[in-house]
Amino acid sequence: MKILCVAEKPSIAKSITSILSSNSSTNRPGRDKYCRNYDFQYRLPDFGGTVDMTMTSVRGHLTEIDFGEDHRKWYSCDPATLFDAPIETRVSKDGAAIGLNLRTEARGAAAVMIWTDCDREGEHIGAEIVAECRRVNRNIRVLRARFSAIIANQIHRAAQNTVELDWLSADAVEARIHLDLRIGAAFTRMQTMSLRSRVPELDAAKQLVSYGPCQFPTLGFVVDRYEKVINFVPEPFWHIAVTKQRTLAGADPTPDDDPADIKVVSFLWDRGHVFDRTTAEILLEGCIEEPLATVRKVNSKQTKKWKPYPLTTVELQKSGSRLLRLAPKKILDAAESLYQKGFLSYPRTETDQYDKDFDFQTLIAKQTNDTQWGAIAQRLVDGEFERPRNGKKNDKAHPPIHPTAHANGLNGDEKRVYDYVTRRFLGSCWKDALGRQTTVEIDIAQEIFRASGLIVQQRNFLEVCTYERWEGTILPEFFEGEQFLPTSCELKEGATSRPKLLTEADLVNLMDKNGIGTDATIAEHIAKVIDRNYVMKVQEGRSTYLVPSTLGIGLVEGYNRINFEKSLSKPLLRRETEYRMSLICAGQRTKQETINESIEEYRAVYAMAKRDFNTIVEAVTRYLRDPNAGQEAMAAQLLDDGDGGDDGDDDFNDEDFRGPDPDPRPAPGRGGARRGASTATRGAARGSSTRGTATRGRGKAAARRPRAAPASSATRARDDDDDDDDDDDDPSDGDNDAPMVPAVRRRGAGAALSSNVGRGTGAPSGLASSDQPCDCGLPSVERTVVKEGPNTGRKFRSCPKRMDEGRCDFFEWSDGPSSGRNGEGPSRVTPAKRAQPASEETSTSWISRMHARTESRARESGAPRCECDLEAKLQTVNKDGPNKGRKFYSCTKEAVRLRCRFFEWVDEESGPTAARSGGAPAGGAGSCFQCGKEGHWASDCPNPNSGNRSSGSSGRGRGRGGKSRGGRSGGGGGGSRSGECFKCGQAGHWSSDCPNQ
DNA sequence: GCAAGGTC
Repeated sequence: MKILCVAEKPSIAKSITSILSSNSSTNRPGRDKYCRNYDFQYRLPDFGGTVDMTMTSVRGHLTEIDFGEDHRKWYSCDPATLFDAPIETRVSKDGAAIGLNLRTEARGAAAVMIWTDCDREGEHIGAEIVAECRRVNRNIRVLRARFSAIIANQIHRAAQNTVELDWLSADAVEARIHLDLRIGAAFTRMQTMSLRSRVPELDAAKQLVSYGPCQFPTLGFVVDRYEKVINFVPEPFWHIAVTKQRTLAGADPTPDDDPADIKVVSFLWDRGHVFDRTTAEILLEGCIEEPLATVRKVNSKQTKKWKPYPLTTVELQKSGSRLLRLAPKKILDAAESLYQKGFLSYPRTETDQYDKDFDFQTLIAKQTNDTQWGAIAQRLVDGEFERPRNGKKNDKAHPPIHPTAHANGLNGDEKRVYDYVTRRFLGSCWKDALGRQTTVEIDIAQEIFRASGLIVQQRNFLEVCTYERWEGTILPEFFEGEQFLPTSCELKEGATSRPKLLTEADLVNLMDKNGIGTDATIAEHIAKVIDRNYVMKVQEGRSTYLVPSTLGIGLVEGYNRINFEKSLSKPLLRRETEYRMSLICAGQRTKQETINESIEEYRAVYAMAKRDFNTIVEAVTRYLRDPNAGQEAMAAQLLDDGDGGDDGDDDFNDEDFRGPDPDPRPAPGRGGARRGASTATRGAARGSSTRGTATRGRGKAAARRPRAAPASSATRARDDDDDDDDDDDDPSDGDNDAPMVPAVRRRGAGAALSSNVGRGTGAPSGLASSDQPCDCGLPSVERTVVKEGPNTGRKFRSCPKRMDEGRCDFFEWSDGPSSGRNGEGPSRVTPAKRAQPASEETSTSWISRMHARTESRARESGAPRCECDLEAKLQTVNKDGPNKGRKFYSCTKEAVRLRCRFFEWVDEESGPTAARSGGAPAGGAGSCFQCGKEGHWASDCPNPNSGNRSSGSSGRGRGRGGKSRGGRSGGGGGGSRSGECFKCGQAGHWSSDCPNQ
C-alpha cells in the first residue's frame, strides 16, 4: 500500500522524512525543481503494518484566482460588477509542475496524508492538495497529520494519529481570498480610474491608486500619527525638584572629600508633576518654609532584569529594525536566506515558547566555538543553562526563531541578523540579570520625594545580549529617621511632548496588534504603501521615519470625510473579516453567507465612495498641491529634536553589538499626543479645582492636598534618550541645542520661590514622573496584579488599551526596574533633557524660528541655507522657457514631499523666494488648478479655458500647487501645468521613469 | 495595471 505525504514546503518534507524514515529514505527529483520526492517504508498498524510512503511537498498555495475573461481587463466592465463577477480558480503558473507531480504520485496511492502547517492557511493548502490528487484518484483517502514541532516523537504521533482535514478552516481562507480579490480589485480600479481622469498629475505619473484591506489601514496608521504630530499642542506642567549632595558614606561633603565620593542625589516628586502652576508654587512655598527633609523609609530589595522572550517573526522585525536599522522586509529577506542556508530555523513563526522536548543543548553546543560568544555558550553547556521563559503565543506550526547551526563567514545584513538572533537565543537560555535596588523616601513639609539607586550584582544574560543595557546608579547612605536640609529645592517647568513620527518598528507593532497582515506579510504591506507613493521613508539623523505623501494624506482624509460608518483606513474592517473567518471555522456561518454579507457591506461603501468621489478628489488635489503638506510634521519634529540629528534611538552597533543607548525599546513619546494633551488638561483641571484645599490644607494630610495629575494621565516629560547624559533642563546651562523657552516662562515665579538651602546648588534633577509611554506611544497606566500568586497586589504599568483594542506588550513593575527597562529607579524613568516649548507657542512660531535660524546660519557661512536649515542645492532650469539655463538654489532634500519652499535665483542678490517674501504667484495652495482663482477647485472650475497659470506669469510656479517651486517649474517660464515628476519634483520625466528614486 | 496569503 502506498501513502502519499505532502508537506507545505520542501524543507519540512525533508525533515519529516528524515524522522519517519530514520534517515533511510531514497529520494528522486519531482517535476518542480525544489520539490523532491522521498520514498521510504513506515509502519502504520492502522493500515495493516508497513506501508510505502512517498513524501513530497508543494510551495505554499497551489492555486490562484482571477476574474473571468469578461472582467479581467480594466476597461472591460464597471468596477462595481467585480463584486459579483465570476471568479476562476486555477493552478498557478508556479504550481503547474508541482500539481503535475502530485497527480503523478497520487495515481497509485491509497491515501494522501497532509503535512501542511497547522494553521488556517495550512488547511487551505491541504484542501488544494486534495483537490489536485482527486483529479486523478477520485477516491483517494484523506488523512491529516497534525504536529506542532518538527520533533521526532511529535511527528511519529502525528503520523499514527491522523485526523480529518479541517474543511471549515479551508473554507474560511477561501472566503478571505475571494473577498480580498473582489474588494481590492473593485476599489483599486474605481479609484485609480476616477482619480486619474480628474487629477492630471496622477494621470501623468500613471499612478496606480490601489486599495487593499491591509494597505489602507497601514497607510491610516502613518497618517494618523502624522496628524498627531502636526496637531500636537504642548501642555506645560511643573514639578518640585529636590537634590542633596552627600558623600557615599552618608555625610555632608567637606572640602577634604574626594570629589569622586560626592554624589548629587536627585529626589523625584511623588506627585510626578502638576498642570497648574499656582498649585505647584504653593506646594513649593510650603517646602521652602519648612525645608527640613525627614527620611521616612529606606527600602532595599532584590530586583532583576528579565531575559528576553523567545523570538517571533514580528519581534524580529520590530527589534531588528530598531537595533539593526534595517527595513523589516530586509530583515525578513536576510532571515529567509539564512534559513535556506540552514543557519536559522524557519523565520515565519508566531511562537514565543519552546516545546517541552526542545533540544537546547545540541543547539547551544554548536555555538561553543564562536569567537564572540563561544565561551558563553560553553558556560551554558557546562550547567548555567536555564530554560527560556515562555511567551503567550503558539502557532502550533513552528518553534521560535533560533540558530540551527554555527555560521562563519557571513557578512552584511545576514551577519547582523544572524548575530542578533544567536545572541538573543543564548541570552534567553541564560539567567535573568540580578541587582539590588534601594529606594529612599523623604518628606519635606508633607510632600513626598523619592530617590533610588541600583547595584547590578549579576549581569548573566546581559553579557551576551550586548544590545541591552542595565546600568547601576550609586546612592549614598541614608538612614530612616534622619533629617537634612536639601541642597536645592526648586520649581521646574516641563511640558508634554510631541509624539514622534512612526518608525517602521512602530508600524510593525501597530499592524501586529491590530491584526493587519500576518507575520510574513506585514513587511510587504509596508513596502507596498511606499511603492504606491502613499508613504515615504525619511531619514533624519540615524533614524528613519515614515511620512505620508500628499497623495496618502489626501486619500485618507478624503475617505474620512465621506464619513463611512466603518472607515476604510482603520483596522476595523479587516478585524471584522478575521472575526467572520473565525465564525466559519467554528461552523457558525458558511463560507457563502460570509462572502455575501461582506460583499454587501463593501458594495454599500463603494457606492457611497463613488457618489461622493468629489470629496476624495478634492482632498487629494488639495494636499497634492499644498506646498506645506507633509512638511510640518518633520519640521516640528526636527525642532523638537533641536538639531535634527539622532533621536537617541538605540543603536545596535553593526560590529560589536554595543550600542550607545541603554534602552533597547523604541524611543518613548511616539504617540498619544492628543490623548496626552487632553488628559493633561484634565489633570490640570483637577489640580486647579482643589487649589483652595491646598492653601488651607498646607501641613495637613497629603490625602487632602491637591491631587496632581496621576503620572499615567500625562504624556512623557521631555526625553530624547540622547546619548549625552545631560538630564538638565536648566535653561542657563548653555544647552542650546533645542529651542529655548524664555527663562521667564520656565522659571518665573518658580525661580523666585526656589531656594538653595544647605551647601551648593547641585545639579537640577530630571522629572519625577512615571509617564513612560507604552510601546504604542501612549501614556502607560498603572494596574494591579489580581491573579493569585507571588505578585498579587503588586502594581505595574502597562499599555492603556483594553485587550480587545490591541494592548501592546509594554510592562513595567511600578516598584522596581525589573522588566527590561533601564536600571534606574521606577520613578525616574524619563529624565527631562530640556523643556518643551511653552504651550502658548503658536503653530506658526516654529516657522519664524526656522527662518531666523536659516538666515543666521546663511550669514555665517555665506552660503544659502534653506528653511530646513540645510545647505541649499544649486540647480539649473532645464525646461524650455525664458529661464532655461538659469541657476537657482532650492531645498536639497531628496524626497520632494519634505522639501521646504526655499527658492533663490543665483543671479538675483538674495532674491526672495515667492514663498518667503509673500510674493506668491497667483493662485496659492488653495486655488483652482485650472484657472488659478481661489474659491473653487479645478473640478468645479467655471473658467476651464482660462489657460491656467501657464500663460506667462509666475503663477505657473504653483501650477502644481506650489509644490513645484519656481525652480522646478522653470520659474514661471510657461509650459504645461504639471510638467514635473510626481516623485522627485524635477522636470523632464514622469515619476514612472524617475531616475531619482 | 487590482488583493492578501502561502513560499523559493
